[in-house]
Amino acid sequence: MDSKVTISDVAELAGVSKSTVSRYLNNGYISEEKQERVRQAIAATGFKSNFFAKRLKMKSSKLIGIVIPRMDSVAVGQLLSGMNRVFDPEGYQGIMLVSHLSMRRELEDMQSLMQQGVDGIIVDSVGISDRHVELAQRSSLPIMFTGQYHEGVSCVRIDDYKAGRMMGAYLRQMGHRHAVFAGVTETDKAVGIERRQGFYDTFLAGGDSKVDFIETGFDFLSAYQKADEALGLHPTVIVGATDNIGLGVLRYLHERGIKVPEEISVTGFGGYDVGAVVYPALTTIAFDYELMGMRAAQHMLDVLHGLDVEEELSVPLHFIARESVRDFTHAYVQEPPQALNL
Amino acid sequence: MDSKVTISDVAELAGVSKSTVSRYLNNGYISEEKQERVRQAIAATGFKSNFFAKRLKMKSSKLIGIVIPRMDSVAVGQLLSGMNRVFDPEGYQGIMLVSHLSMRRELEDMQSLMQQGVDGIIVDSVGISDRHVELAQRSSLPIMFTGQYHEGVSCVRIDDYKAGRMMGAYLRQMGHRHAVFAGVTETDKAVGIERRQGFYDTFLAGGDSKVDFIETGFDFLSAYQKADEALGLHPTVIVGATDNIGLGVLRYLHERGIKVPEEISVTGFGGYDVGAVVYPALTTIAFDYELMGMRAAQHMLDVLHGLDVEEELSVPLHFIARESVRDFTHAYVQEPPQALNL
DNA sequence: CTGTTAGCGCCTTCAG
DNA sequence: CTGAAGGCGCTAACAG
Repeated sequence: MDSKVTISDVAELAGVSKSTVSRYLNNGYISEEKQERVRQAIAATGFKSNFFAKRLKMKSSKLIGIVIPRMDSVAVGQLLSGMNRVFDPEGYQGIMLVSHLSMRRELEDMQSLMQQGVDGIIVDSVGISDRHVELAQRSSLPIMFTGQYHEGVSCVRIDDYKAGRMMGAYLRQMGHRHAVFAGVTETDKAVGIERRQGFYDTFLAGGDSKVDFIETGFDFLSAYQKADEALGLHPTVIVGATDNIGLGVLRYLHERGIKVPEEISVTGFGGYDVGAVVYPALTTIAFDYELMGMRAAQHMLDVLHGLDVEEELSVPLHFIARESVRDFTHAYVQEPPQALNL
Repeated sequence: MDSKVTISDVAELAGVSKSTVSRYLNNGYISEEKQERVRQAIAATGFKSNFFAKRLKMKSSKLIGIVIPRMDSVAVGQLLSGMNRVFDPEGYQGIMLVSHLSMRRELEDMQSLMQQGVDGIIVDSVGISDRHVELAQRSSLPIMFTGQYHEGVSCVRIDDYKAGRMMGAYLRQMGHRHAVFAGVTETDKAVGIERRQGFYDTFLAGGDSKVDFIETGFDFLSAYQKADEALGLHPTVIVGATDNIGLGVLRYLHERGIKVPEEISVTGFGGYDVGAVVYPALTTIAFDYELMGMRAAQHMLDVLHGLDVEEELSVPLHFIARESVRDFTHAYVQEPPQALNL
């Protein structure tokens, strides 16, 4: 089963011309009879059409370049899963490059993909810079971004600012007035800036409250290590910028024997399933990354098919109130653990 | 910056022949002077060599096909991350297809990849069937498998049987004599059969112990739902076939107010980080999926470079004793929670 | 409906 | 060291 069988071999064996075989492979327009002869010849030779030769002629490669910041993230996994869900039935395939959270690599990856003859590129960006915009606008092929937002380019966004606002409003409403926001650096615009700003804007709105900030990484180990520092500020609630951060904090509090939410409350962002299995289950705002992936992919397909589409899409947010936040507006009663709430 | 600039445009602008430009792009053999002219022409035109045209001529595509069972799994993420870590610096790229845990799709994906002109294929298989072996052996390009093991094909395996044995031995040694093994169906040979068999073989070795089996899915929701049934069997320990299963059980026990490990013990397999942040932290056996990915990728590269390599590789197991198992061999003392143990 | 004729963009002998 | 010529495998007009 060498891959040396070409369309000519098949043609010869079937006693027809190359074009006829080609027609058989693509559109119809062949007599039943020859169709059968070609079918047999193909079966006999084990012919496989050469992908590269085909793509050289045709405009479309059915390949979508995807650049992601890292591989080992639940969010990225879900995102890719969503994309795959819509690309796959349409016969499109993703070819992916990892930027390792580096903006420079991200740009390089985009360029590399452009040379690679993909039909379009989706970038799950860590931050859309002017270079990104320039590249996207100058490029002849469709490029879109997920996760982050920037004027002038197509993106499917999560409204991180709004998510921050939701959490701020909820916590205020529960009677909290002093929070520690445990977040990541500002290089991640969506998480580091918008999510945080949204939180500040509503939580601080009354003029009677206060937020302290502590910087951590994205993993829960680093959050775990910073938890003590956060605790030293004596807030009523520690707001993790991601679920992992909330989880790391929760673990630390457990080790210190500090009861959540009785003594202190904790929240996260993301809606990871694991937030539901820890105790207390983590109150969070869920992002539907899978849906985001589907939207991005569908949008890409629409553009490729020449449909008119809007530039900016956004996916809904789901607030998930679980057990990790204390309600100060009522006398506190120890509630029994609720059932699993994914 | 249209992608219409070809090698001829560059040649014309530089006042040389196409071949000279081609030489510039590949091996050397050009005078300093022309080299410079070509360089400038390329910069001026923004020329990008056409991937498909190039691959049509050359034998290697620098593309490795990767088929995975699903996208949204931590293990798969780590595996891919490991592969990427070795492929990337060598200029290789992965193009991946998802089988959605279906063996039929897995086979289809492999064939599809073969037509696609990839240099090699790595399959993170759900189970290596005779069809797999046949395909692999008949194929002209290197194919290797991860996660599962089968004679006659290259694989990087995790010794699931041994992992099962380790857990069985540990639990026996801790004085447990009645376990419930909460596992998945036998369609996943590694997890569903080998891991379980290994456990049975050592745990049951003394003739004085007993194991009951309960079937669950891979997600912790389904484990959570089956936990009650497991509990009804009154074991001293529930052994989850994966960490997710252990986690789901842990959550259920928490809701019922049943203390772990005081009243019952729980374990998992996999070594997911989240197992360390729940309380009690989950005792487990860690598989280094990232290393497995690296090994597989390196092996693939070696084969591609014509090096002699062994057919079968395996990655080490790490036993992680944490807090979720009770030691019956000593009088039980409530231990304070330990520090985070990843 | 089908064979013939041209390339797609690049690499690679082969003479110079 | 360099240009000309041929072809990788396939598709797409073009005449029949």
